[in-house]
Amino acid sequence: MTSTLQHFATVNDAAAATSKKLQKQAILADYFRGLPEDDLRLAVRFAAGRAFASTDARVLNVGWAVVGEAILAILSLAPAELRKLSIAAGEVGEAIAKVWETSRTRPPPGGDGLTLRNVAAGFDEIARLGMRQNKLAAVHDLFRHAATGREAAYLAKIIFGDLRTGVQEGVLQAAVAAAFDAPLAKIQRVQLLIGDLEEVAVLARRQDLDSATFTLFHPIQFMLAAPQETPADAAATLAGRSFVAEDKLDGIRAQIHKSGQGVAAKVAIYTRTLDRVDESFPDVVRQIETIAGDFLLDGEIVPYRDGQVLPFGQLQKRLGRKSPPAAILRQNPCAFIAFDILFRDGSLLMDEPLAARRAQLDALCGGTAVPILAQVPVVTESQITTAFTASRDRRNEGIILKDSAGPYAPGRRGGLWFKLKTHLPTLDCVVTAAETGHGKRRNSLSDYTFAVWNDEAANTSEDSADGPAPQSHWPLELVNVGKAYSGVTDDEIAQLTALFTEITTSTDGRVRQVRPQVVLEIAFDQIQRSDRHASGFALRFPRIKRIRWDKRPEDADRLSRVTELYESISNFAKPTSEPSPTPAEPTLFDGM
DNA sequence: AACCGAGGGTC
DNA sequence: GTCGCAC
DNA sequence: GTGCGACGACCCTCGGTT
Repeated sequence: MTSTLQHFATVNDAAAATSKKLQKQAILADYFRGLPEDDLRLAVRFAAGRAFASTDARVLNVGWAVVGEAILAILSLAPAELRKLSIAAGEVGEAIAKVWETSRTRPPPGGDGLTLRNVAAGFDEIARLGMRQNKLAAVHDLFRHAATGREAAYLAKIIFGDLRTGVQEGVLQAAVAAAFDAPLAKIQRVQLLIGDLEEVAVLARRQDLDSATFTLFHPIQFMLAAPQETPADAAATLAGRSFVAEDKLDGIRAQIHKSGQGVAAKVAIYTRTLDRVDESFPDVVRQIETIAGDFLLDGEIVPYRDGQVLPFGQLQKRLGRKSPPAAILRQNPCAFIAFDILFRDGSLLMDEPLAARRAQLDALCGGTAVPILAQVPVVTESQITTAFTASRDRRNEGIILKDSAGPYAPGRRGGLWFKLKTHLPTLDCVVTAAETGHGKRRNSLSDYTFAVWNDEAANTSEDSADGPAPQSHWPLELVNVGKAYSGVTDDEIAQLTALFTEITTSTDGRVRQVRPQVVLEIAFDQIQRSDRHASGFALRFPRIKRIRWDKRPEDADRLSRVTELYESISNFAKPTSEPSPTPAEPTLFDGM
């Protein structure tokens, strides 16, 4: 008996219906337990919202345009109608589910709906075909076989990679463990070794989890750091235990696997989402190939020239490039800075304490083309503060604190590693526009565009002297500097939604212009020059610190203050003005 | 040939 | 990356 | 502590339009 998409949909609907994780797990576990191997693979894969296994590099490469067209060819529905339904439902899948059986122009061929295998075969086809028309035909073919609204909904959800069932990796692992009576820790361990949860599920079903062994070129989840607000908080968290501090580099986290020598050398670079990016970084591949042996390193790829780490912006031109032209490679050189080693010449080192891994790293990379990030021991608040300010003075993002006795805990955030970032002062901004959200925010105005007063245009236009800026006078113009949603509670969103609805001056699609009235205190990490907003600046990681009900719009900040913050020492996003006069920082790297 | 928007990845 | 919410 | 969902700016690629 093969498993149907309808059954899959029913189970996932049940999981979505409860907010309790244990219940979600139990529902999925029951389902998984009843499936044969092939369907089990697909069920785990689709429940994770993936069309393909995580170690499968293929992608569907279809989006709203193609899926929408395919759906409109099946339903007697106007495009505008579909759009409206999607906004109301927060998602295409749920939008079409409601009208699927009543609006379709002809019944599904065969009438029995789809099996999981049909779906997988359809995805193979979509990925294989080039050209929009061909992909459209394959998508259409899949949807027209969907007999029920729930089937169609889940097809769309999987294609868009988002089931919205509140089930992600964590819940799935627990469900697999429960389904086949395996300890959760064992499931997690095996997934770490072999990569794909669907294969782990198959091994668990065969009661054969012990057969899994680590092999290179299967990326491992990254160990993450939990945020700390201040050195004092961090010191309290460490509670006298002995940690080491490293500079937090502003690049991209990278895991590098390497085997073989010379022409047989093989290098793979994985990012935090476990995607391969070797093609974008040929210079890093060459750098790694100079090191002998088989190994797995963890570290950061940074823009790098003459021993100096450059601002993150330099790196962005490299990201996503399939084959960077020579000019880009020359203008934006990159390098890998190592800070951990997880595997070396047949030995898995993840369970060794950091200090031992560090010794292995020194032995492998010391004195080579791969720099090793320096560590300093820290216990007290003042030691942490010293490390932090030293990092900031080197124009780095802050520090990472690591338990030197701790193992490498893949995917974990708490307990062993902490991060402390530099931050700039906050800005008080005036909201100029509000936007409706998506998904669970579909009924709120949850996204706010905000501005500061432009006191600079006034000055330059009517003042020729370059002495201190004269007192600016009203009316000043508001210029947008950014957008933010995060930082406000559900209650505050409800309150703001009501208010912005009242003071809307015009509406364009999901965006409403609003009368300048509400002042938000905005926190952020960095300021960049940008032409996205009228101010000429954009904020990195903007978040709403609080709503300043006590402030009037006139009390908000001026553009000149934004410019000042942009120029300030903590704003390391600013391009380096000079080809730095100081040579390589002596304390940033070890072993060179 | 130049431009634009969607999609997908980095932080 | 950020944050709030639910567990 | 942990997992999840809803969001920011930036930059790339790709396909369709002008």
